[in-house]
Amino acid sequence: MEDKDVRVRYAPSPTGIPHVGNIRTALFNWLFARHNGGSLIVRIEDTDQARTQEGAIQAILESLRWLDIDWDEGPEVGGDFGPYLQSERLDIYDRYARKLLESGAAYHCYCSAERLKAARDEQSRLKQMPVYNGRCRDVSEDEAKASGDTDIPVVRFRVPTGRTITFNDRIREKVSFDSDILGDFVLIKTDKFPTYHMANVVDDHLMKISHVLRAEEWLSSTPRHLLLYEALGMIPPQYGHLPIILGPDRSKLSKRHGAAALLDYRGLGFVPDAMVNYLALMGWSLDDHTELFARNELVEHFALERVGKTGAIFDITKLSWMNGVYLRDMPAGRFVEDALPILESKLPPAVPRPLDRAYAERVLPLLQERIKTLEELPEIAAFFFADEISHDPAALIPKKMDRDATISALNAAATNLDPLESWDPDSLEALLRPLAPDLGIKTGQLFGALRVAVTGRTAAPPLFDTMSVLGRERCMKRIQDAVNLLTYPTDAG
RNA sequence: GCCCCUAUCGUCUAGCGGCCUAGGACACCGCCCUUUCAAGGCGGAGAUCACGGGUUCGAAUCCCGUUGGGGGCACCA
Repeated sequence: MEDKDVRVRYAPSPTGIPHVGNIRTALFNWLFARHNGGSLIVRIEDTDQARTQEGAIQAILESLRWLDIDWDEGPEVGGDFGPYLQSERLDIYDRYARKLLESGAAYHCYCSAERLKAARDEQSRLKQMPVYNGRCRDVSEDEAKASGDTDIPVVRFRVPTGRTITFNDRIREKVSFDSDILGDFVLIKTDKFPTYHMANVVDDHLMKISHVLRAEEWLSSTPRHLLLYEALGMIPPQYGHLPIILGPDRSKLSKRHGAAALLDYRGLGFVPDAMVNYLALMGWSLDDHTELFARNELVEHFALERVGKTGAIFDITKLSWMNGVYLRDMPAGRFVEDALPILESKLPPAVPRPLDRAYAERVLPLLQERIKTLEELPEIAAFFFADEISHDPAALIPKKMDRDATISALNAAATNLDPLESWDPDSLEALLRPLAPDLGIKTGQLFGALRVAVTGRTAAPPLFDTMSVLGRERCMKRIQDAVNLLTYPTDAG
């Protein structure tokens, strides 16, 4: 299917930090826009004065920026169809509400919130559909006002009865609803702000939106929107309802599932390209085997036809794997840029700052292919930067060796190492590899003891590279410390 | 309660009537490589295609029903 003159929008409400699912919707809109050479509009739906949160808009834009999702119209960039904050468009909605009032497609309702709440409770008690019971629907304005219990009316849409609304969803194909279950919904609230339904329809029309790609939770309000377009004499956009992202328990992903805000993942050491790649695969796929996509490949291949219908559980394990792939494929220079700030802030306070950049540039390549997230870095890099490391005597002694044998092996290594002229990996290996058979032990045993002596860990990057980067002084001191520890064990140890 | 959507390995998914004794990936388990850890290579286990009826020479693929899951039913979006 050809899609021409594509104008899509990402229309979040600034009620908090955007979640993964929310940004996935933004990503799909972006991919669709870029694939078709269209535009992405960002529109802030701040029509709920009570729930609007300070800083939320910044968090939204920051999330988009982190993933490098750029928008053609909206906050900060402007555009020909602004303003892009709904709270600045109140007069526009008012104008359309009047139109509907005049044509009889809408009416004033003088029922108070309390009364409606009571009615709803009663309805659900009787196991009925909790919709507006239409008290003000079929009486004159004066009668409604007279029998009402509030002076400030809301504007309600008069939903036609006995209609079947059918539409062709781009993802779900044919969907239909019976208008009788809809209930007359509110268009303009008592505070003069529009509801989502009203603002959404008016703005999508005015902003010439061609496709509405939104989460599945909106599917059942689509008939309302279609009816509104009809009453306004406007042509509706095409709709596509995206599958929802779920938590491990299969309910909509939310805070109680742990990291749910997109930006949480930045803090957890994920890189944006991996995040974009993974998110694209939440509900979309190209074929039966490709899953690593560069951004431009995503744009090139993205198609609504290949978006799935079922909710997808967000699997951080697979995301981690993918992040590891991106980290390993990253040019060393980029990796250093990404890694340095984390090291700078998360290494123990005892490590002097700022870090020695040249030294870090030698350390980081040894670590790059050993982590899945940047957050793992400080922990495995610590021994490179710390002056003092602690040894676990038990770990120091290799399998099938005893304490004395370990001490002599370490001493022998130190003695041989001492006169070594150049402290590079090849020289170190040339010297140490033959030493094991001389001592009557296996290379694995010698190297193992040295590794723990020099790094304090049983798992570390390749020994000779590690020793070379650490430098002669640190290595010799740590070997000596290990020998001392084994020779004079402390009671506490 | 009502409405809508949906249903393939634990998870993400391929499959759009015969290429399927169901393919890939993550995770898991072995083996190889190897000084450890990673990475990589090879192999394994893992889905009676939710269930029951149809349609058809033939169904994971089409239709109906059941069940499960999700979403919605506000002066929230």
